[in-house]
Amino acid sequence: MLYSLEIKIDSLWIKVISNEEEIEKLSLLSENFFIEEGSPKKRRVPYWLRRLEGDLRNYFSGQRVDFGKYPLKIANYSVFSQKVWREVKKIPYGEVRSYKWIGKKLNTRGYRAIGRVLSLNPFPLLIPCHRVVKKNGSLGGFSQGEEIKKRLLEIEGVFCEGGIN
DNA sequence: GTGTACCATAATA
DNA sequence: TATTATGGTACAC
Repeated sequence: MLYSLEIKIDSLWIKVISNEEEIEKLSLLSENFFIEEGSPKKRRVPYWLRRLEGDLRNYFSGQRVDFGKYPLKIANYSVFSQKVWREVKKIPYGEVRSYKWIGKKLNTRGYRAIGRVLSLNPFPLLIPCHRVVKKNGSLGGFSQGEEIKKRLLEIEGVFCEGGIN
């Protein structure tokens, strides 16, 4: 049994797919890219997933929210991907790291491979790939669109001019 | 700005 | 199975 939770928060659509105990996917979409019309569908979802809706709303209203407690289904992805995502999950709210920093943790210099894996992140926000930026302080890419990445970092109060570690 | 080293995946042969 | 193409990078010019 799969559950789907659809939420609209100002110009953003968020769609979460879960099974009984794990989140399987989260999509983050700008309004213009959302294909279906109308308002979010109301369905019965597991209680812990309903809590996520509240957390998401709090997050976008500027509260400090830790999404780390939600169980994510990542076991079916490659070992390398899981390592990258696990490391990224540890980055605290309001802080950023560089792609190189992740590489150091994983003992690899395949920085582009890391970016590639992050671009395939099935759980934006929950795995905070928006907190991974280029070493020179510029944002780097974001699969859901650079505007969203910028906005997420602004919400968290992050400014990284001048480069980071 | 350009070139090159870097490494996981997907696409292609 | 082997080869190439493609990146959400980094670093030295």
